[in-house]
Amino acid sequence: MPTANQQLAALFAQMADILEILESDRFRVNAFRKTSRVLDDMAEDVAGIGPDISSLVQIDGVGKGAAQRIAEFLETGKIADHTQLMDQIPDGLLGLLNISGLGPKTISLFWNQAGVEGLDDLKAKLETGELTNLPGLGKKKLENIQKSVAFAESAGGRVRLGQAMPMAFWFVGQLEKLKQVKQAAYAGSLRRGRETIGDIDVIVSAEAKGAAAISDAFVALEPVTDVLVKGATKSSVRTRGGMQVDLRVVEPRQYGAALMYFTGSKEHNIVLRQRAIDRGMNLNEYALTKGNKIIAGQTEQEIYQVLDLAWIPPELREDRGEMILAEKNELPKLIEIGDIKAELHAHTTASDGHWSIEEYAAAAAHRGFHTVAVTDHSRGQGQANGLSSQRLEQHIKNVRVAAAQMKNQITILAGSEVDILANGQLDYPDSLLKELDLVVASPHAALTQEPKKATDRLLKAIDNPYVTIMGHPTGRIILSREGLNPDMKQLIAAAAQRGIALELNANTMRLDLRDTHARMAIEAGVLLSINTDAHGPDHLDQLVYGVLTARRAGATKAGVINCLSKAALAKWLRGTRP
DNA sequence: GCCGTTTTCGGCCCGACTGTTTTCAGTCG
Repeated sequence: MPTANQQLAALFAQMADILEILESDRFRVNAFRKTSRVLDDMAEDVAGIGPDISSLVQIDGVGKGAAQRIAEFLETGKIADHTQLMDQIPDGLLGLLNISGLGPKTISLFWNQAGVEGLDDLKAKLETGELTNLPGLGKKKLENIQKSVAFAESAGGRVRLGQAMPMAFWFVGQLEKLKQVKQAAYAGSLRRGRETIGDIDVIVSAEAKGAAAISDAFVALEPVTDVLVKGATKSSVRTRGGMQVDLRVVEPRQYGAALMYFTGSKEHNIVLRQRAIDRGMNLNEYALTKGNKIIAGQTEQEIYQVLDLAWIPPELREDRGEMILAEKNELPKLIEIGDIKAELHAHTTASDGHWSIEEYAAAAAHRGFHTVAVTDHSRGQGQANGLSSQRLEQHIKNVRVAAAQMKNQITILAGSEVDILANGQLDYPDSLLKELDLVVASPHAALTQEPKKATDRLLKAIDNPYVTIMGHPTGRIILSREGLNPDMKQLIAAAAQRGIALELNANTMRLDLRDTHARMAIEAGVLLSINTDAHGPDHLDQLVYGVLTARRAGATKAGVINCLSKAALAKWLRGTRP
């Protein structure tokens, strides 16, 4: 069940789409889009604010009109304007907006002049040639639309951060090998560490005369299956995996401006641009200029500096207040991957992992970690070979033996990832939990519970005196399973009260807590625990995704228990238990 | 429709590429 914020965001986005197809004022359309984005980004539940207009208009991007529509939704579950707009166009038209190269103008034209009411109509009429002879649409354009339709049917939009990043590294590496290329980096939502990525943006710098050769080499790379656009400075390709990769070639003196521009976010850029205008300057993807004079452009740092801002880490560039902090030079010193010194959630062959206690501990020690916790599944996870109470007792003994053997290399803690059952009870009795050094309590089943029930369930688990960390609280799987929608505000307050940590599960499938929830937790003073939930050696590498997400939330080293020293972590763990 | 240190009107980011044009509209990012 989507939250009120998500439902409202979808309604406002849909109203914007319809208004655009109906050729309404584009600024009005943008206003609806902004409201949609703000609602989607907002950590606070708008239902909690209630249908009070004067409170709702306090939200940035929500004016009187949007406030009334939100209030209407909160009271009736519907927005009359939305229903009325939906009645004005065939349902199938909205889906056509997802087809690359097809925008509102063309869709409107197809609908009004050729009777296209959806994807099936479009496909049929493209086949029969009924769409030729429409104004402004030649053979080539129709062919491209036909190709895009075929692609849209075979591929699904975004991919996970962890899928896009290795590919981006590969492309950057290939481009760096070209002799014309001076610098290369990926930008876009990937650089900002978003949990899903639409396409990969790569920026390279080179002297102008070398640009053509770079574009040629780029579109000829092995994974490229389609060339969508190829120009002197801008090219776009599709790869075998269906991923789109965009390349921009700029001159070295423009590199910082380009990197900044294409890192985004769009909203962050708009604020920056306005800030430049306020200072009598102009900012675009090539430079910060004053009149005809170039003021800055080679590095991001110098551009921010001229705009009286500290350099803002990409993960914070979402127009969520970072500009104010940068102005006052109060940006947090964000956590870095090297700050992490402990892994507190991992599985071994005792349950569903692929490595022994010793292999796990050795890999962690090799990374420079001082502590690991062995946390195999509890008995309820039958499919994951969860441990019965008897097996857990034996497992604890095995962990103690390994810990003694390896005590000069690393500290090994005996823990468990204990199921939070549907009713909020834990999967082992307290008498057994007491024997462990730490308990990660996580929901695994009944992940479609109503929000209220889910909240009560997780609150009950937090109440258990032996719980140290709440693991992946929503149980979502990115792009695949929505998971629970508990009242995060209540959970965070309870975690703060109890003094336990909330996990930010670093697995690229999970990233749970998500960035906005992690931000709420930090603001409430709750400590985070960034863990990979490793089941085998390569999984520890997923730490980077958890750290990126934590950085998006504004996390510092001080707010993450995995960054504590060995002694401090041991002390903190003891402090959470009776 | 939203917003305000030029605040209740007037502006809202802007450049590259494509395909269709003979100077530009549409789309994308």
